[in-house]
Amino acid sequence: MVEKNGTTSAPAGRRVTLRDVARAAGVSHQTVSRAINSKGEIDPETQRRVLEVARQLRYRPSRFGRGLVRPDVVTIGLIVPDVVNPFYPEFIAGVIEAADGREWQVVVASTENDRARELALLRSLGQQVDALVGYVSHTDAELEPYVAGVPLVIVDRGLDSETYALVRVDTETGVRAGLGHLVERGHRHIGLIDCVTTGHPDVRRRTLLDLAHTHGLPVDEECIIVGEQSMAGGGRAFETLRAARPELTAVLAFNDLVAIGAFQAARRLGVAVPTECALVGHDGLSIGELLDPPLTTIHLDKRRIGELAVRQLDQLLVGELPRPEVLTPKLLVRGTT
Amino acid sequence: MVEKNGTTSAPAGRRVTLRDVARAAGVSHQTVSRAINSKGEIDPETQRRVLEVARQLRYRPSRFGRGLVRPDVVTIGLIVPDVVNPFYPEFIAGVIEAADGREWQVVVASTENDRARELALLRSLGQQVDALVGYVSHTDAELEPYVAGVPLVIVDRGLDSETYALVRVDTETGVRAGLGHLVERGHRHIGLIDCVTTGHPDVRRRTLLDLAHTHGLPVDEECIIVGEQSMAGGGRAFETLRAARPELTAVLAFNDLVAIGAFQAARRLGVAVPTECALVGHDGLSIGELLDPPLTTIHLDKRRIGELAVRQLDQLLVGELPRPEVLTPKLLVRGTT
DNA sequence: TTGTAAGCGTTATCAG
DNA sequence: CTGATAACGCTTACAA
Repeated sequence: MVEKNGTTSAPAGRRVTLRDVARAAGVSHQTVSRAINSKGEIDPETQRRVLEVARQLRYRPSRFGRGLVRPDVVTIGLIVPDVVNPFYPEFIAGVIEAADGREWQVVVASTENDRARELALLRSLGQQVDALVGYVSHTDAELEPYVAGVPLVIVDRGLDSETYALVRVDTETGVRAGLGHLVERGHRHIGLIDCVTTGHPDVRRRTLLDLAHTHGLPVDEECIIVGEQSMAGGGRAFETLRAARPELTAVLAFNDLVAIGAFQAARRLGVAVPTECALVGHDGLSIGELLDPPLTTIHLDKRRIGELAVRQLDQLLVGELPRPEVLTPKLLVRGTT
Repeated sequence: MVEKNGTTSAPAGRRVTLRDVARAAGVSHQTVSRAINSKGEIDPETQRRVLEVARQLRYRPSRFGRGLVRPDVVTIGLIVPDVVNPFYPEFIAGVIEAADGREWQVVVASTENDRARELALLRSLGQQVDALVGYVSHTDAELEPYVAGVPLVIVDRGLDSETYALVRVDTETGVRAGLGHLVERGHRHIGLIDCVTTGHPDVRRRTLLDLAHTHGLPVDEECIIVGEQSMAGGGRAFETLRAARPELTAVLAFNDLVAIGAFQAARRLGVAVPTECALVGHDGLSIGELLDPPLTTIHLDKRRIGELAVRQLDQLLVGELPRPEVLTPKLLVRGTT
């Protein structure tokens, strides 16, 4: 009963194919296909036997062979700067959920905040998927040679695009709401911890300066400090800012991570939040609720961004360039103002 | 110069193939292949022309066609219960990083803590990838029909396996360290907020009871409460526990999320942490640092779990069932004890 | 019910 | 440098 070693059972290094199974089972490869896919039209006994042989041979259908014949499974590549930064998991979840509803698959890749890696991923992933979605920092011109013809949805890049689909975030409106709220509460000496970003105009800075101008607030360049985009960076920036401008009664942070760093620095410095200094973050991360008092923040629906990005793909995949989707953050007043 | 519509330029619904480009460019499909892949062996001028035609026709190589001929790109499917739960992003990052080092791709999918979905994903994803890695709650027997022959690494399931590769977590040792620490600090009335888990023995409960027995601590069943595995659940459980057993001076929580909920409940109840009641979490989430005082916890290197899972695949993919990898958590004393 | 033939889109081989 | 021709592993007709 045992075949001569290597003849019909174990093909050398090659993977086991339908034909290998067919040979071993003494049927045509077509019959094996029927058995594997339970296509009816097959004798139950034959099917049982074939399946048994397939199992013994550890046969696994090739996704490539299948995909060639019936290319149904859409796969999208998702590129984020960092999987661990609490901003992105929610976004990723939104994408995965929306994709799942369409029975699409999502390949996730991280640039680790490395712009060169971003381009490399765009190219390599682009070859393996039907479309790309990503937080991308480069300009259209820079992207072109790497993205080539791959459908791409760019998320929250501060620039418009003629070539790629976009999900935009109306940061200015959000920031305006946050600052307006501070002004309403009577704050005049307002500071900003900003961060450098690629492919983004200085929305927070511009909005603050503009608002200061409108309301005649005593805000000058020294009230704005540029720090590293992290909790530690936020802490350092807050200390510096506080030393330079002790009269500030409120600070807007680039995002919640930075704000949390600032919050902790304030505690270290003995600065009471919000009484001595109010604090407003940006992004609406749920971890902001862990502070005491919880962080007031300009909240962005990150999950929805992911959904919208996938929705953009619906059109992109049939060859149409959709109009940008725009999301507007909402002020979420918690306890630090 | 413009071709008759539909003849050589825009093929009906079909995707544009190498041959379409070849026809339009007046060369053989093989020449197009060379042009696309910059294989040398081609006249620069011809290449330029072909590439131009390809661009116009919006030609994109098929990953299936390619994969068939040179099946190099390994793709692994990663199944997690929840992308947003702060435990998993770190694990995912570990997997992605390790995979990236091997130039593998990672398809991420979420069961949303739904056991039926877990099985469905195992089957559907399994058909599209070379191997699976996942937090999986079912037994081997339950998995068998869904996983079939797909190489699978099961992470932190409390059961052994003869069939699948494992990354185990030595929870007992971790819990023992956490409880031992409490005992050392003189705590005798120790409570536990436990949670129900599938495919897992009650490690925390058993370890606490065992330790209580050894040290003669006054710990009985009423000191152990089973709550929902979430911050809210942790909060409710703490309140109930506190009401039932006000004499408890320390509580071990199922994990950090639960611990944080308990921490906040304590604050609401006016119970001082750690002076009136010490608190130990589990998992070592970085958000535990945001509490004031920061959360003492039994820390698990989640990123490393991801790396180890991928390492298991190295052997699994060449047909060998590797020995389980075991990871031991380490006590991380911060401020709540 | 089963087998045969053709084709999916690509790359590799080998002549020209 | 270029072009036939033959795989790759699978499924869908269609014939037996």
